[in-house]
Amino acid sequence: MEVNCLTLKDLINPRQPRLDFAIEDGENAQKENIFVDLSRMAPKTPIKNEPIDLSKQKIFTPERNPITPVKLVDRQQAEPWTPTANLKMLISAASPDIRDREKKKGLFRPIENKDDAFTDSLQLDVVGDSAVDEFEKQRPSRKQKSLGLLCQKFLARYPSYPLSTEKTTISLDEVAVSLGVERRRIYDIVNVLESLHLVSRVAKNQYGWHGRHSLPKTLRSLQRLGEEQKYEEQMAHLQQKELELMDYKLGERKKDGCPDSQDQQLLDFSEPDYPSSSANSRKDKSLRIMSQKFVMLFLVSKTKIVTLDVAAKILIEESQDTPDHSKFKTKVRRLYDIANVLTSLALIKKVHVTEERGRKPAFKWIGPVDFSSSDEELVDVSASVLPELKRETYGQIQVCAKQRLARHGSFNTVQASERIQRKVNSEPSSPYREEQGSGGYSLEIGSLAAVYRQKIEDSSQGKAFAGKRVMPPSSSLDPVAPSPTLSADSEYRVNPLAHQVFSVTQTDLQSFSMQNGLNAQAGVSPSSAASDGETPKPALLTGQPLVYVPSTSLFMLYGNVQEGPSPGSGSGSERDGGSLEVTASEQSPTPSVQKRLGEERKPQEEEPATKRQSRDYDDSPLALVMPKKPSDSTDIASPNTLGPGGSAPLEDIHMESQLSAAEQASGKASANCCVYSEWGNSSRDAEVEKSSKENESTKEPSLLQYLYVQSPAVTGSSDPQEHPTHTS
DNA sequence: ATCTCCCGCCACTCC
DNA sequence: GGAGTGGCGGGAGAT
Repeated sequence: MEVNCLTLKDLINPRQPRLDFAIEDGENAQKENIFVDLSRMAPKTPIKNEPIDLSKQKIFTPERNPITPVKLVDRQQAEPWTPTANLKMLISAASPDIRDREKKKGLFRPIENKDDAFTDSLQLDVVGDSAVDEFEKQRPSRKQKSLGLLCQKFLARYPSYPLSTEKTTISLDEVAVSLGVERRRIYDIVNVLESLHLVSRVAKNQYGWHGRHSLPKTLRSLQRLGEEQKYEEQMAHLQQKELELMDYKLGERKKDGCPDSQDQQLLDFSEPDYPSSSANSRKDKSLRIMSQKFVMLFLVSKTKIVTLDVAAKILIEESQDTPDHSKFKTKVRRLYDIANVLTSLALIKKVHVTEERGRKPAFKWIGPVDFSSSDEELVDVSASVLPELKRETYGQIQVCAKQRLARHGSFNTVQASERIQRKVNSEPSSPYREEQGSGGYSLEIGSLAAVYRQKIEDSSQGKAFAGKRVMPPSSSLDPVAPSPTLSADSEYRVNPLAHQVFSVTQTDLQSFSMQNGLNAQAGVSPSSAASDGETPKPALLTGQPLVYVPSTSLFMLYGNVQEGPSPGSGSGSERDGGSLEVTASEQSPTPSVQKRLGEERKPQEEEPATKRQSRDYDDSPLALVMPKKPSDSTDIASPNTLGPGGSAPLEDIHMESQLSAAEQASGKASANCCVYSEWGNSSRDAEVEKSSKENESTKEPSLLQYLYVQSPAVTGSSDPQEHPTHTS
């Protein structure tokens, strides 16, 4: 809701409180979480200790614009007084257990809200129904309590790019109090942040805040590690399996149970290898490691889209865990936790991949891709960052992966490596499109026939992403671009077969970019490249969810997934990856996105309704994905390729270049938007901007790949503005 | 019904 | 033995 408004506003006003927007959008789109405005909190430098203040802030302060009211209420509500609460109480009367629970809750709340909450709540009761309603409204929904929001709040407290001189220490207790949550939750956040080196543990209850300065390095390191581990291959493998299964099913044989076999294979692979060095201490399972691995999957993925199930399977394998279903579930839960934090960091966004079977939750990397540029310390970072991973993963995992791959005819590690190299060499610019896609992926996928379609539905956000990606500059426009980051939901529909292809292709693409950059810098692991190998080009097409439209406007494609292949879309791509459909429904909050999406996006993420709409669009008519044009590809490629060269500067440059390129390519119409936001912090615009830029830069490439064009016919929902906006 | 994921128990570590 | 950490999964809100 607000988002929409915001978006528009944003377009108009570059910076508004993107905080709110961003967050909300994101949340809305993606999850429930609402996000908090970083901005308000952001300013806070180090930490604050005032629990009280915090509580107040939450409630009263401007911190959370959107939330504010709600939160206040929530806490206040403290359930007890709301109708619901009453029911609970009644129930609890009957059940001691429940009663206890309630008590506990009450205790907690106070912490958050403090006593005030109670009093308030009481007052509210007195007030009457209206009060109740308010409470209910405000009642802190789960979203409000979400880890993502919490993380945003957390991040808002610290500068994204703190001065080297200033060192901020974080007191877990203080933070927990100030944010009104249990310390346990803070650990969840800190562990993920630590995995990216945004923070480091200094002492008990003490963490040091580093900010995003080293993020590029860390990502680079992770990328390399991921390549070494051949996560691409693993993902492709899993996808193939899935596809195969699907095929069977389609064919008629359904194997629901089948999965096991597949899974087992994976597991098997992993297990043997993993004697694991390090013990299996808790650390091995740590959220920290999972987080890094999860990030690696994105960095290695061509499409940059990772489904939770695939990620969970890979992680399980590595951990040697047995294929247990329960473990899978647990892993997925953890991944959600990690994803929430990463989302608040604006590194990923939630999307959905729709396979023939159904939709699968997935996340798309929207963070920097070219960080490769900053070569410098790749090694260092990795070392520092992932010592554990390195040890474990490297050795073990790699081995496993290789073995696994080896087992599967489809994967040839060697080839992969070669491929990769090739890609690197050749790919830089045009590659993607080359049809190879079909051929290339065929390698692995080959068998699969398929066509995968991905549909991207971004609810609003998804769109935003696309937009963002596509349109680089615009994003910048949006100051906050907040929403985009968080919000987007998109769906990618993929055919199983396509999937495989995808994986390959996507990876290729990414690998490309990455490799290019990376390779230049550091040796890229062949493995990653390997997967890509030839495919890359096609991959791009296929992989990309969105189609890029040459210049001019975007086309809306209707038709669904199947259509994907539709002629219109890029020829080659279709095959490969099958066409992807992107629904453009992006929830994206960002204006730019909207622009692009224009019609599609109309709905704004904010409201479910809008989302729904978007989805609908997606579902039904979606924009088809068009194969990228060479030009675009080049654009895209360029960024990636460019990567190597400049690191930081690159970003800016990229952005611009991309923008220009994008504009050229897309014409403006499609423009994506861009920018987005930063991660979450609202407070420092500058920082945010930077981050956004980074993101954009990274994103851009990808974006470029996908362009959505909306047909004029489409709605024109609010878009009009959009077009002009960024593109111009 | 499924997807998300909050919540907090409780095991493990460390001091 | 207590405090700090954080794995884990039940179960409930959101879709």
